[in-house]
Amino acid sequence: MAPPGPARRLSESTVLDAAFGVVVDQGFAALSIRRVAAVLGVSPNALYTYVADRADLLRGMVERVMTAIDLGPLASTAHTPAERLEQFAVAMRRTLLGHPGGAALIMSGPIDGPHSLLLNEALLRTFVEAGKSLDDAARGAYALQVYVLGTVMLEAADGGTGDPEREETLATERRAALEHVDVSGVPLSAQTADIVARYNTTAQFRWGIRRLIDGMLAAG
Amino acid sequence: MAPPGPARRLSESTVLDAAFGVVVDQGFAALSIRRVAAVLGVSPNALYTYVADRADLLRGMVERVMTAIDLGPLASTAHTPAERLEQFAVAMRRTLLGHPGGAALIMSGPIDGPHSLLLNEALLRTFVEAGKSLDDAARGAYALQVYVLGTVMLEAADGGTGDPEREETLATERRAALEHVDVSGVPLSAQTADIVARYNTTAQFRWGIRRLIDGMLAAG
DNA sequence: ACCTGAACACCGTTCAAGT
DNA sequence: ACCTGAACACCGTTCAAGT
Repeated sequence: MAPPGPARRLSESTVLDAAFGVVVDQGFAALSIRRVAAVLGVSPNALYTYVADRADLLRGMVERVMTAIDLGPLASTAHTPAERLEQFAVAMRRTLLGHPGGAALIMSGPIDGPHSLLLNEALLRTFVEAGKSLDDAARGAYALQVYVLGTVMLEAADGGTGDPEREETLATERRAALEHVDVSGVPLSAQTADIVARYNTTAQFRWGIRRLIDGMLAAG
Repeated sequence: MAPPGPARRLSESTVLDAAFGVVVDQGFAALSIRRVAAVLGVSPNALYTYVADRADLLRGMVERVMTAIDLGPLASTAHTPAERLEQFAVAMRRTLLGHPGGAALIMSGPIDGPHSLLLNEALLRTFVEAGKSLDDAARGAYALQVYVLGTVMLEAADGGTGDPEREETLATERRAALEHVDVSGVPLSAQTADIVARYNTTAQFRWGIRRLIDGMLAAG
């Protein structure tokens, strides 16, 4: 049995745990070096042994969020490549919206950690299995991520969390709010309020990602 | 001739001017109520006569950025609806990336100002002219914005400014950086470095938006 | 190596007071 | 109505010092 030793209280992992704890309890806006330190019962500057600075802390958090994305849907052999891409995209959106601070984190800086590379590889494989060239696969993998991340950004700004029940609540709220918008001069917008109210729903996401996927997989 | 009167030094407009001045000179990260006040030669709390709080200042700035987006491409009768949508999307991306703080601003909160409504209406018109139902037009208008804004977010995080020359510089840098990435275990990614290096270019953007548009306009 | 105390140069916002 | 002075409760980061 290894000697107990002086249990190192802190590590990059415990710092990240504490950081996500702050986000869960107080929201992403409240995330600060000082608050994380407080949670750990340590002085603020103590964290600088484990993270270079605030940006480095965020990078670590982004990588954790990316790791939470399940690549399983892309490997499922029971479905067509198009179905797999759609299922994966839906799951990725849900994971990012549901993860504490997920949306804010992906917006906080570049996404180029190790798990992003695995995600990209799995997407490439799926596009290639769909019969696309390697170049088109690479372009397609990026385009799909652009659509998912754009959606997550816009939905998060609207208060979405990926939870279907909350989605319905927000849609109802938005429908009511649209009643008070001045639509003189925008006749078409006036007639589409029911659709607009449901922009930030899984159904709208599926509609768009499916058309993007269809456009990318079309023979050519 | 109206009497000169005591020229009111401040207004919401001058505050916004000063705010964009700060962003131009010192970057979006340096934007603060106190710095804007300093530029105006006034004490920090003086701004609260013209903006409710920091979030309100950002809202005003977002609306200015949206106003900078040219809806002209959507009205051009010389092109097909698909071409008009593509041209508009390219121009919108360029404007947002080129505008001081544009990307950071669209990420800072919901986009629902008056000019967003006009933009939406012009998009709806174009989709309808392409023969789509009003419902599909509404879904399509949102999907297109999702793709543009997602692109802007990712490109801005990578340092893009919409300038084609800078685009090339960044692509070259990224190509070099990819040499040092460990690609063991990701064989497909290893073979697509040339495409990946050019993810944040107008060419890649056109590739993706065209396929999204084609998927949306396809008969069905 | 890891942590603390103290400090520096910042924030957004509020309140009371002046004109 | 519009602006100031002063204050409050925060930030990230650095430096010197202790163990």
